[in-house]
Amino acid sequence: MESNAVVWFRKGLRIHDNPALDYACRGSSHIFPVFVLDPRYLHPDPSAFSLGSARAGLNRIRFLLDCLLDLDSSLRNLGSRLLVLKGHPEPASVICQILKDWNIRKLCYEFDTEPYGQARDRQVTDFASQLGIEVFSPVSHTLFDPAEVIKKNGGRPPLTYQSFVALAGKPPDPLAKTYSELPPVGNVGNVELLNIPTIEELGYKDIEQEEFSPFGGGESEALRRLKEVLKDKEWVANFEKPKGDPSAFWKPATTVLSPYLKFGCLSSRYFYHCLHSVYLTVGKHTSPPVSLVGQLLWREFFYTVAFGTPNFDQMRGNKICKQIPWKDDDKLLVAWREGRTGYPWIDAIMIQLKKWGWMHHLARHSVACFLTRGDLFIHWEKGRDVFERLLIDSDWAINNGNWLWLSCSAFFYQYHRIYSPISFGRKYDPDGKYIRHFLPVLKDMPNEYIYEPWTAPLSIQKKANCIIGKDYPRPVVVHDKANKECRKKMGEAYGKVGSVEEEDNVAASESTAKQKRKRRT
DNA sequence: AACGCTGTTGCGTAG
DNA sequence: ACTACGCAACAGCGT
Repeated sequence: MESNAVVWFRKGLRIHDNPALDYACRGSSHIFPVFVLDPRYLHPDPSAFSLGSARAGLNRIRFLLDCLLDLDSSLRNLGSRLLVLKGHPEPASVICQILKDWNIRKLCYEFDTEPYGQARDRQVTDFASQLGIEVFSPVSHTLFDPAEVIKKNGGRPPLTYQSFVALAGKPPDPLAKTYSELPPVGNVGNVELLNIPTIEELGYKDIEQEEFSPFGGGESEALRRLKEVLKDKEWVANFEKPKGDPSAFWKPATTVLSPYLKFGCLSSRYFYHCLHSVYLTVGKHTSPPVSLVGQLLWREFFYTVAFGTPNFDQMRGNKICKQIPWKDDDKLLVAWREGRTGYPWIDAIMIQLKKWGWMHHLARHSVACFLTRGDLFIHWEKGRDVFERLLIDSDWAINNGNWLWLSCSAFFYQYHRIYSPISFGRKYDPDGKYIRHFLPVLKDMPNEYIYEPWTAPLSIQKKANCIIGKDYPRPVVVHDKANKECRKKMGEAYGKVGSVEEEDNVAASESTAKQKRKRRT
């Protein structure tokens, strides 16, 4: 008797530790491993501010295509294949169609906590239940089920990392199952199957950019990279996130496993399990929040808060987000986005983002602080949009969580601690190797001036072939002045006195304090 | 209700 | 290279 199952891949682009795949195989005569290409994610959008689609920059599109090629190849090694479908008019309706066309009994896919995924999956589950099709959607993207953690906490997400860790406990083990063969693919009938497209086939032609992300996608690459990381047990055991060097780029100071976790090429449960095995073989190791396991728990923390907080990705209507009157200034925003702020450290990071789709965590902090509370006082949502598009690891919950953090809108509130766009980079890379690589226009600027080229005498600028104001921009703001103004505005937004001499502010802050008290009672 | 403690990753200076 | 301190001072949480 025929029993057909669909494995719907979205994230979770892997064979290992894949409960949806595992369940689909059980008792099924045929399985249909499906991926739906979403044109909005893939096809060129000329109106976007960078090369890419409406949703993603070219680096992430390329990364996704790598993932699909690798997944298809792994499935083929097991006697199956990836069925790539055209996502017209949208992915959910395509899935509904094949459930009927292929006489499906079981639909299996990994649970997705993002609002976009939730809405999409609701459509499909509603349809499937009308047809009496069994839907299996396990939580396997994260270590824990965000809904369960929230329930354990009395219905509200924990708002501090420590309380989250205390609540979370031990994550489940990864599935140990390996396959030698999968059930065969069933008859697809008249449904049109696509090849996994190349970048050129998608319509990206005459690409001028000369440097692309050095990180390739796919489960095989993820597992290779993981193995490489785990080989150096001392490094794993002694890892402390805040101590990493953000200017290291040929040999990054972190694992660069985030893009693989984002697409689910690497199972977070398997990663966690491997880290614990290393910890067992070494005597001493670092601990959360700074350790590698700690990093995985940060991911869980943000997933949980994001899942339990309405309007998590915006300021308005977001209960945990400080309401701050950010400035609207498109000129400054574009200068930041395009790496033209005149601060080489900031601009080099933004160029690395554009070219590589990845930069070190602390580099992200530098530019996020600069855009928001540090210098430009521009809305964190604008910066979030740029990261979301360009990062190969951009992840809805984590990206928004970190922008809330860095802008002192939630989780972190010490707005006097501002990253200097000059000295922060210099303490890691006094010779400016990082800047020279990503901003070659400054490659001959002497070390003395590489972080502040506008202070170089004209003779030096000429000798370095880089005239400030012509070949490289002057600073868009004066940091010493800008960061003082930002602190003042932050103070006002927090309902405190911005400066002592302004009586109005004192009165205003007292009245908001009163209102606060009133609201609480 | 007021207070102390804590918080992944600031800067500049002194020793 | 490393640590300690002043700077000026935040919110959340627990007592």
